[in-house]
Amino acid sequence: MSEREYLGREMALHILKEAGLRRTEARVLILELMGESETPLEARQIQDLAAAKGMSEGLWLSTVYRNLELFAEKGLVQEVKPPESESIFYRLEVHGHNHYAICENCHMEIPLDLCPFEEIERQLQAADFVPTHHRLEVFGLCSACRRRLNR
Amino acid sequence: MSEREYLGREMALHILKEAGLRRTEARVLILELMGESETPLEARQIQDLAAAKGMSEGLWLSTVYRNLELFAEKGLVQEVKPPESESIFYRLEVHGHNHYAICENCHMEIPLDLCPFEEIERQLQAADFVPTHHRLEVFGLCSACRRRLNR
DNA sequence: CTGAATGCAAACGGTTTGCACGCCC
DNA sequence: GGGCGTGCAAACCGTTTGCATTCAG
Repeated sequence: MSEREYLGREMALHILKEAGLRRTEARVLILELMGESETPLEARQIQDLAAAKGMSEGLWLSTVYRNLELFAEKGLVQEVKPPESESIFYRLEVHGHNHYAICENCHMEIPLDLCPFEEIERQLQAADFVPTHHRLEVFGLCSACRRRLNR
Repeated sequence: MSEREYLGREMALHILKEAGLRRTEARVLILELMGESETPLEARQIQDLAAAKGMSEGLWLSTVYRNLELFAEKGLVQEVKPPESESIFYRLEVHGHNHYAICENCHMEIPLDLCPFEEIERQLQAADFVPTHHRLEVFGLCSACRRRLNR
């Protein structure tokens, strides 16, 4: 169980202000929902959660996608593309930590301490390769899901 | 420039036999084309290459997808999902090396020597997490593309 | 007030699926 | 000969785009 920092409305507003983005209802809500989630979320899940949470009129998928894209550009959010799913999941980028083990069933994440990136950077310098993103992802089953699925 | 082992027709036939798969024209061709490629390929590229190479009637996309999926199941091929592209790329799994820097422009790959996985496995054991896949991918621009694109 | 964000619908594009014919073993 | 693989077309589904309206600053 990792400590998860819930991110309330005022924090969401703050983040948006920091990023120089307009503070609309949709954006605040998306950030709040992501902040409350234990796992990365797909656009569709965000829409469902929004409906459940009381955004009376709901949240349009196109709005969710447009904002996730925007957030990703600003570095507020990261994409995850699990091998077994077509769709793209998004996680809040809270502390610049890109290294996780991700449960294929429930998508829970275990952060990994190790960052081998300095070493790799040295190797790439030799090849004159300029890195923009990197990711280290381990997929598998967490202990709860293994029990649940009997494997 | 890494040594790339071309994989000829007879080798492709051998691989299929090993995997217990029927040796059809389509499968042999797909493996050959992947073996000749410097980069991971999308289904569409495989189709185009097949047409260019003389598969007179061409190769249907559905056939390519069905076989890539099959190859992936058998562990002959791995998926790559680059952050900037919708589509799935596939690389031949030749020597069990999952760690690359991948050029976002030309998709050339630089294999990375470092495999931090033993260390990670230790961390995950403590969390009772059973890994099935892992990947370490660095995206960026190779030196040729940087020159070509003037960046 | 003005441009940016959203609601909504329609398009898009990569991938999947269903079915009949043809080929591998 | 029997069943798996392929050609082909049509569906699928996550995501993107266009446009009119609404809202934040």
